[in-house]
Amino acid sequence: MELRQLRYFLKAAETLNFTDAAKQMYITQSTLSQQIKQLETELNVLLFDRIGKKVFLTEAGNEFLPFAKQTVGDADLAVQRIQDLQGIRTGSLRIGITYSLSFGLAPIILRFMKEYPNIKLEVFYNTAQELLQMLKDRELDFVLSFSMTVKDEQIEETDLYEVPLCAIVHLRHPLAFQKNISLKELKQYSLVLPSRGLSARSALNDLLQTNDLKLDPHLEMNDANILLQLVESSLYVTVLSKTTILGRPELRAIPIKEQQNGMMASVLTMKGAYQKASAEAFLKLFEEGTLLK
Amino acid sequence: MELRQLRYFLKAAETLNFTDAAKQMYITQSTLSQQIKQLETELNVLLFDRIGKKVFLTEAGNEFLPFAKQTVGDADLAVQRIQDLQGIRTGSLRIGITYSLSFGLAPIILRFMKEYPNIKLEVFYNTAQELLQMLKDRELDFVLSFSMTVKDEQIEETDLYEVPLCAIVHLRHPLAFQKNISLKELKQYSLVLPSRGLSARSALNDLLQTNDLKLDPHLEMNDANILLQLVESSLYVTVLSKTTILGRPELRAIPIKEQQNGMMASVLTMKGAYQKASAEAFLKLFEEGTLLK
DNA sequence: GATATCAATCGAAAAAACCGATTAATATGG
DNA sequence: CCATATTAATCGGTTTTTTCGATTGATATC
Repeated sequence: MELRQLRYFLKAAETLNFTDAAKQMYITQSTLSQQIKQLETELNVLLFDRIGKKVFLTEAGNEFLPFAKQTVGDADLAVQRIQDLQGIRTGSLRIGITYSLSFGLAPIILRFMKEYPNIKLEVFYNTAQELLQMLKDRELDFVLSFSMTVKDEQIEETDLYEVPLCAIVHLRHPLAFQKNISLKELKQYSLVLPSRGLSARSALNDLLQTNDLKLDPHLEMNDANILLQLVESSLYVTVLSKTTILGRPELRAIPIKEQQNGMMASVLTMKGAYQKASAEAFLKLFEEGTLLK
Repeated sequence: MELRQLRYFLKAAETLNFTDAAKQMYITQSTLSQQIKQLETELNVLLFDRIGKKVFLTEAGNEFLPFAKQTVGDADLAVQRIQDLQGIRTGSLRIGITYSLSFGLAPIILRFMKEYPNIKLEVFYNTAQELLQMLKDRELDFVLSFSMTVKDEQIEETDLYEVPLCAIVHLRHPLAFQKNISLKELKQYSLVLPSRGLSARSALNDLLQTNDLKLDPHLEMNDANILLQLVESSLYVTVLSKTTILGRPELRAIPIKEQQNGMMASVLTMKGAYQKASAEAFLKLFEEGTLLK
């Protein structure tokens, strides 16, 4: 068993198509087939079901997958560690960001790219849930999101700053200039809410649960961006973190009474995992950038 | 970079002698030299200092070492997972045990070997400190020791049962038939104590600290076995867990007054790491075996 | 039923790993 | 201080492994 074979396996498991996987690994389909077969022979188990011309992971393949990911991920980290040690500012950095924290990110990304022109930066926008899964699968170096209400053993949280949860309305909405709003009041308005899985919704749900309340949204949407567009062109009310309306002059954010503390913006990392020098550098820029606001 | 090279590197780092390392890996010294060199070329860094005919790890090599261990360890686990899945009772199991828990272990080991004749079992007796390091270096599957007073983030503890800390004396010693003994009383006797690093000593030190006391042993010894032999043939007093005197009819264990709870015998494992089926099986035997007592 | 797409297989070529012998450097011991 | 033993590096040749390109057979798709 060699790392090469594990890499081929991972790509094949991802695409479920040997021809595509081979192309992406810059080898021929023949080679990929043979290497997978060799791996299967060594493990004495089939990793893929070949039903007709389709391939699926077998149960064994599914079990093997996370271990293979872990192994390859660790190997890549080993290389990264050496590069960090040499002060070589190369490699790649994959970060996940939830929508609420994205405003003001562009200038930081630009500064980072300027200072580290040889580091390939990949930014993933997604729900906190999805990003967390990607983090666990070693597909991300860190996630910028919110402190989780349900703590995860494997995840390390580093708090950044608080972001209050607010009702978001158009500036012509009757609520627009109200100082704050209670959850009960909120119930009287037509609501469009972020779906379960978005961090703002998780925080809202917690708040509702402790206050023994329930809201009936007309719409749930797993994209905060579109949600805001909706509110911009209607009299619907949504609930998101205050920072999401930055750069949208037609919207107003009204703090929610019941919440003592806002959501805690946090850096989420895998506990005990090595943090790349480039990751540290990015976070430093991010903290500096946001502290100025 | 391939697993093969990482394995060669690990062995070379362990022996610090390419010739020996090559022998142990069943390749020639020539091959090992070449593979290490290839790895160094790929990483663009020297992993070993070749000073004369001696080799040492460079700083980079030292940094690389734990990552290489982790990677190879994960790869081995991946294979193990597949074997577990197939119910193949093969592979190897490496466990660490502190002396205090060793009594009564022999029959369990024999039963395990009988039921799993194809699993290569390696048992390491050592201090809790050493075993913990081995566990972190992925050299052990689990450690049978005591719950740590200073908790470690990476280590998972599973409690088994309590073992009281006792003063151990020969049956002709004046203390031999006393119901219990205070730490203050203990101060009046000639003491031979386990060294720092042995779990009994750690527990004792904690007890002394909370009671603001200090003991002056005549001797400190990092082997409980020899310590007991000493006490068996003298009027010295030592402090160890009660279970250590099982099978030694000439010794008596007198509980220490100040302690509310004994030391907690525990299984120590790496947090989040996969536990082999064979490891689970061994622990099951161990728990069954000790519960009967 | 023709066509396109897919994975497996085969033989040959290319690459890589490995070996044995040699060299050069340096400890060791008389 | 010199002879000897030990060590890692290097080199040429061999073996093994990986890879490729072409083909085959199976099966979706139109």
